[in-house]
Amino acid sequence: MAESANRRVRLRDVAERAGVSVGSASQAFGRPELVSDEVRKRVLAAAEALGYPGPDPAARRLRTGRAGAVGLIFAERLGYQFTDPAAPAFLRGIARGMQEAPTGLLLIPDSRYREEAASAVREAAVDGFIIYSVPQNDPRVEAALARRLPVVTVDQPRGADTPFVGIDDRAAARSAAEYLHELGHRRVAVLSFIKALDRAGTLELDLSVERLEGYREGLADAWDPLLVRTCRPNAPEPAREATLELLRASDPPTAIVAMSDILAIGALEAANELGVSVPAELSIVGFDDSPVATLASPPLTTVAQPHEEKGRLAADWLVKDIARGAGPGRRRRQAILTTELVVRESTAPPAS
Amino acid sequence: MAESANRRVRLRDVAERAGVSVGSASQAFGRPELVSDEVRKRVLAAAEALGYPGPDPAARRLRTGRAGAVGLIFAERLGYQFTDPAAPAFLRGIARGMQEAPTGLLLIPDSRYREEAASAVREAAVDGFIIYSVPQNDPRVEAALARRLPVVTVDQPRGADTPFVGIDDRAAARSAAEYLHELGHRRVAVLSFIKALDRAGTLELDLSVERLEGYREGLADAWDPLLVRTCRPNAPEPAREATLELLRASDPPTAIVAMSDILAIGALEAANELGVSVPAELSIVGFDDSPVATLASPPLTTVAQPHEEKGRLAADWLVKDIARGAGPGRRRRQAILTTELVVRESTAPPAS
DNA sequence: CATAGTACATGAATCGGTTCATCAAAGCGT
DNA sequence: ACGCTTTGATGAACCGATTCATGTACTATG
Repeated sequence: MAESANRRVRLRDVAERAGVSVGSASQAFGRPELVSDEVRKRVLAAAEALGYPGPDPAARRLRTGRAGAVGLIFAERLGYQFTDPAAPAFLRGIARGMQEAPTGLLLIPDSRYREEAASAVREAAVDGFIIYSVPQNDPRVEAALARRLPVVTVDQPRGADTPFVGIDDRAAARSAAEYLHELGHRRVAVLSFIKALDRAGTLELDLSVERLEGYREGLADAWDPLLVRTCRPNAPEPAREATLELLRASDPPTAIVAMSDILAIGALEAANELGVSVPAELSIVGFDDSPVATLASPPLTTVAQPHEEKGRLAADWLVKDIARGAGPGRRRRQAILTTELVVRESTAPPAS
Repeated sequence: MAESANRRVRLRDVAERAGVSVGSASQAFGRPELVSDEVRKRVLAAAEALGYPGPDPAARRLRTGRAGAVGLIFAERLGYQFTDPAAPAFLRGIARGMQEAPTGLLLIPDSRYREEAASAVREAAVDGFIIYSVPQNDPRVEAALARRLPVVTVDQPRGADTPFVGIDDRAAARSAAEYLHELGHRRVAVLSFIKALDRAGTLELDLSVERLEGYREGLADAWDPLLVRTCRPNAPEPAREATLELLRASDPPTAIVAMSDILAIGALEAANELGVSVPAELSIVGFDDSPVATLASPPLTTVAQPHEEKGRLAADWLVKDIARGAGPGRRRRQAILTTELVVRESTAPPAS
């Protein structure tokens, strides 16, 4: 097999060797039922002998106009994205949503430089995009839209004129805050992705703004902007530091709401470090209900959201739009999935 | 902008409208420095007016011969893959390894049917493959090799004639077993991915076989094939069930070694359920040192392996091979990364 | 035997760019 | 004015397949 080919083997070479036209050779691979057994056998043999790797995907794509893949545009730099415990569930959902269609998933490369990242979107060989939780002014969004391919947006940005899958972040956050309020907490700190009221104007509809707003509503009279701390990136460490500082203050909070379980874990670490017992002396509520929430000790009270379902639905819609013959999303579809406050053991009424 | 184009806009249309040749139009996009400001401006304006989405990636790829992406072939069906807490670290590593090269990562679609899965590999528009922990007889491996593109294999299959990144699974497993043995444990159960000595012949060099063999060596006189349990898939539940059964037996083990932290977590659940205290009455050792290991209570003693580094190195090698101008891996490179037994709080000497 | 029908092979057109050898025009020094 | 170098535009060749209208040979039918 494979007599050393120092030049690349093309379908034409195979056809020649098999003594048939390239047309027939192509059929032999692509639609075996259209050629005689005889020809097919000869072509396959010739391919084998020449070490032909099979029809070049790039050429096939050009001709057929189908890339056979969808692009995924992530919130953060790829490297960080995979520190988020919610990401796997989302990806799993996408994989399930694409079960039937034999479609690849292209993780679009990112870059420190925003314009470079946008180029990656422009140059991606895909049939459509899933935009996952991307800040609204990210140039990649515009780049994706400009491709005039089907697009589905998840979580963010809400503004984009595409089918949308997400949750009611404000209501979800509110439910967490209300719960603490009902338990009797009046000094509640917030671990946030963003600064309180950070240019609220420009960030309207931003997921973080919505959650913050939800916390404010839920906490009502107990809301105190001075107890809001910004934690970036979304990792335990910044949350740990913020919490240490909060707990060491003269009038420490009796409860903490965090915008992610990861932040909540960081808060938990800080509490352990200072010997503050949870939930007796400090209640903590997370967000996401990622797998770590159950594993933490104590298990975290948190706002559950259907990560996997988000992925599944987004993929499903996208695949269908692609099959239906492209064009950016037609009629405006939108799915707001339900969230639920899951009460575990990290919350209790404040020490009287 | 974008006067309704009911036909797809090609570069030719843009060139025409701008009053330049397609050659110049192409340059205007691809190498702006080769055309005058004047022309570039006209072309860009024409593109804008026509709603031109930019050069078609598929066409560009065909001509340039670069796909701008590498394919990732996963151990398991995509949907399951993302239940493995080690996967994110590995992906993170890949992302870091590809930092410099603006390269996408294509998750190759899988399928219930092995041949269909192999086709996906054949048709993937990529410049190379990373094969991640794939069983040795999987047809996708052969399909990838047949593409004659650069390939790097991680963990498995060891047999493939490509650059390889992995660990010494046998030694790593041995260290875990030896540790338990030294603590004095003599009845040690094993939670395995495969059946003991399952067709050892055909599965030589298999990761699971290696680990099992390592456990056997480390346990020495304490090795008991009857205490080996198969847990599939790699999830807490099967491990929980196996452990329940083990602990309820008349002569329960005093320790358990598991081939993954996930299985160890399942064992932990079972112990909790039966009120068996860990580590006082039962020691548990995991494998991977995934993030859940620290989170578990008690934190797991486990064999740490550098997931992220594996990804980083594999991506780095692959990117370089691609840059160097393809051809499957030349000289045989191999990196065996180091593992380390991390002792935490899930292990102790057996109750006397 | 004529006619229609079937089965299959052919090869040119096409997908949408990129590249490069040529050539024209402009700038420059003397 | 002349030769020489730069700068930039041109258009044809090419990347490697797929597809489809056309043609041929052979079979079935009446």
